[in-house]
Amino acid sequence: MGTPAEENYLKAVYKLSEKDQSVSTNDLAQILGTSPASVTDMVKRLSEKKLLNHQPYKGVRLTNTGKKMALEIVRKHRLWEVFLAEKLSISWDSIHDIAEQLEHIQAPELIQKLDAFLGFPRFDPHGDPIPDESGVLLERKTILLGQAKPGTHLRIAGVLLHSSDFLTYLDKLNLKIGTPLEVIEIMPFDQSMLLISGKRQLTLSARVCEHLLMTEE
Amino acid sequence: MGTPAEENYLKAVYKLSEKDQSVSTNDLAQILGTSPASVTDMVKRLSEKKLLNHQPYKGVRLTNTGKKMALEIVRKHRLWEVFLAEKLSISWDSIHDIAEQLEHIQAPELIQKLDAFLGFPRFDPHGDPIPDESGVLLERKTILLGQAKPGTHLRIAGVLLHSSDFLTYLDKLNLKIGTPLEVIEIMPFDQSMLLISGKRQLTLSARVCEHLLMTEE
DNA sequence: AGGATTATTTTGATATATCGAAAAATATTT
DNA sequence: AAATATTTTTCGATATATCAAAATAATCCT
Repeated sequence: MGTPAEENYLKAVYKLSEKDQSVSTNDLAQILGTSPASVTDMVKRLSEKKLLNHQPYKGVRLTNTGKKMALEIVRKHRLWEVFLAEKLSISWDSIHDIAEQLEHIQAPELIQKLDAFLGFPRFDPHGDPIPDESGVLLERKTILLGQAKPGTHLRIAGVLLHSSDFLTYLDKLNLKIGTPLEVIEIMPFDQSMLLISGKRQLTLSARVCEHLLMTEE
Repeated sequence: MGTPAEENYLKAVYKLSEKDQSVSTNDLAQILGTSPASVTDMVKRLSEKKLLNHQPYKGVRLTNTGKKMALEIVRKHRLWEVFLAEKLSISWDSIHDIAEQLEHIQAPELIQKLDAFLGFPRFDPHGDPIPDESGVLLERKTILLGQAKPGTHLRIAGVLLHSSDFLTYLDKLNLKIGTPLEVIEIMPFDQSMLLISGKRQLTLSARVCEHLLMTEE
């Protein structure tokens, strides 16, 4: 539908829209790694194409068409991430960058077939939901591990931080989506958690616990 | 390494180099679907990058670096074709266009892992050889079905024509890479061939036989 | 050999995507 | 409310990739 650059802008607006209703030029420039001037230029183009509503000096918002396109790109990105992680065994912290490229491939049949090949996954390897063909996202009740009480049985559902350092750390500890964790004790000293995963005992710092999304068993 | 446009030019030069040593501006324009003026422009760029040797008004030739890059792109294209056909069951005549996009993804780890996932295939679904990581192509002794004599036992190794009509026709007849064929008789009337594949008898027109590459059993 | 034909390059122009610097609008501070 | 700071837009410029039309070189033909 659009160029890779256009698609990246739509995706960025979509991502920032989750926090604020209206998205600022500066914030877009920041997460896209471009200059505010470039953002203004592209925003103008996308507004002319009716994918964004732009009120000069105020901010931008996705139109319905724009949101639909953004969700399609998110869908492609997350499906490719599942493929890279599950089928090709590419490490957790590498898959994002590769999916950034793959998400721009234009071939509806490819995505349909890929979806089927992967068994119609609902969540990507980071635990983020994968929009279906009409752009609908499945909701789940999740809590942060940091907010769980001793005695609760949980499973890792996703991460709130996508930094390479964090993901590599989780890899090393062999913590993945679906890994079961039981909260044993919270250390008063530094709020770190004592946990049991299967037969293995481990502790996680408060900083780690704040970024792990869990589902209750 | 280069932009998708640059990569397409290198691939086109590589493809045309198989027929003639030196490749003409006009021929490049034709298979790339662009104008001769555009070709001259791009050829200049690629010559400055030492990927092509260009003698104005004479033609172009790949340098060693250029050939290496071309082979990498061909490798990626053909590996993706195997994936699309074997894993996603996408039809023979659709895979080429999708692979045209996928071949430009820049991620060495992805290609290594994909190669392993596919079981290190040596030939793509059209029977064309897949260059290895150092750009080496496996050679096979193949003959055209049209040149085979009655009594010979053969297997389909590839096609010499990649047109959608032709590939769809083969699909309909359930003829694939690896399908065994025994030549029974060549009809003097129109050179069409009477064949046996397993238990099934079939005839193929001379035109079809001229485009089927076979290996001897 | 020389005129005609064909192929190729040059020239000037367009569209995308980008940015630095300057100008304009908005927000904040005193 | 005026001065200051921040954000956003406009303006001019650059790089890629493209092409039509004009100019130029090579080749073909008689």
